[in-house]
Amino acid sequence: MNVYQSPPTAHVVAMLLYDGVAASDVAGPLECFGLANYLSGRSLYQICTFTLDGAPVNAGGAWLGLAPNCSAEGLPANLHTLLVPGGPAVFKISQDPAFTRWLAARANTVERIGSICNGTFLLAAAGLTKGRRVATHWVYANELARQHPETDVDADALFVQSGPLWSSGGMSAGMDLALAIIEADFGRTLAMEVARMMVLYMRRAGGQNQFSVHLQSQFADIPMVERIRQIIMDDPAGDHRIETLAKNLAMSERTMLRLFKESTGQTIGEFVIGIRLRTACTLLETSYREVKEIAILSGLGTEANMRRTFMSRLKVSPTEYRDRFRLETEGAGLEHRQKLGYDDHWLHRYEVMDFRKGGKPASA
DNA sequence: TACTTCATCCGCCATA
DNA sequence: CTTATGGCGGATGAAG
Repeated sequence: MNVYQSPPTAHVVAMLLYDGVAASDVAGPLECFGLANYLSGRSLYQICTFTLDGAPVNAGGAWLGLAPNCSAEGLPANLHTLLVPGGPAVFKISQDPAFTRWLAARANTVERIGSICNGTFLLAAAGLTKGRRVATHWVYANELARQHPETDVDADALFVQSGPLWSSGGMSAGMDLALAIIEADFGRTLAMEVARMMVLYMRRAGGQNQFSVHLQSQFADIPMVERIRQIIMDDPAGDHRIETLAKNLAMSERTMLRLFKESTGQTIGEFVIGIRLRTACTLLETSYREVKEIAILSGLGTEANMRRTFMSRLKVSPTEYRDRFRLETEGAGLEHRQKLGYDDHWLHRYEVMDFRKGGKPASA
């Protein structure tokens, strides 16, 4: 099969697939490269996916099959960038000597190697991260540092470049990594165009609204509406009354309101509450802080107000929300998961997503 | 729960 | 004349 029909100037980018890979780690970054081609109208990147033996695999919990373009032997000699995604199966695969040996050898023959999320564990297992600074999903940062003391783990970074080695944080940070690579290869303008397309897409999907610092700075000088969004997302608990917002942006309230509504279909007030609500949800899920404290931190102000907002928007009280989350993640399913050999954190993540999507409606 | 107070936001219209 | 701006006032609904 001939996957590589672009001009010889194009960078060949290959994404490794394996059974139990995280689908978004694979698709997100590749979409970025694909958009770079599309938006530039040129074949800047030749994109391909491969498995070691060329056979199809299942992603994540086996609800999505992935068919690679080729096997490891089928990869072109001029492979430029090798990408290694994460997934629930990472910890199993990193024990496989055949795999790590292959990875260590192949890494020597490429210009650039990148990892997404806990895919960094695979690079580490192949001995590629020794003496280098790397990023990984924040959940795994400590574990990575423990297993590989000679690797410098940055728990906060969205992505880190250390020579030819690029690594990125959790899932969506893989797209930030791809954007950074595009920027390094073909300039900031193109990377920004790709980012804008991706942002639109992510917003529509209603996914998490966490934008990287990287992106924020790039958008800062584009449209007024983006700036308003970022001011609010930077500090959900800040003073974002119309009056102060308008004053800070040096424009009239009326125009600011109208502009925002016209281009987003949402009023500024709605947007502020939406961000605060999401902030509160995240804090409930990821911390043991008291509801009262979370109310303050999220910008919802008081416990009563937070409760009111939760009831009207989510049909669940803050404590109920937290209880359900804990139940789903610490409940009886644990033994079952361990039997399957999956890492807890991964199922934890999947269940968070299931919960948000499915969320049985509350009874009053 | 009922009540007061206040921010939001949109239609309307004058203005640039 | 068209278009974008922005001030005003009141309906609405949220906060306390």
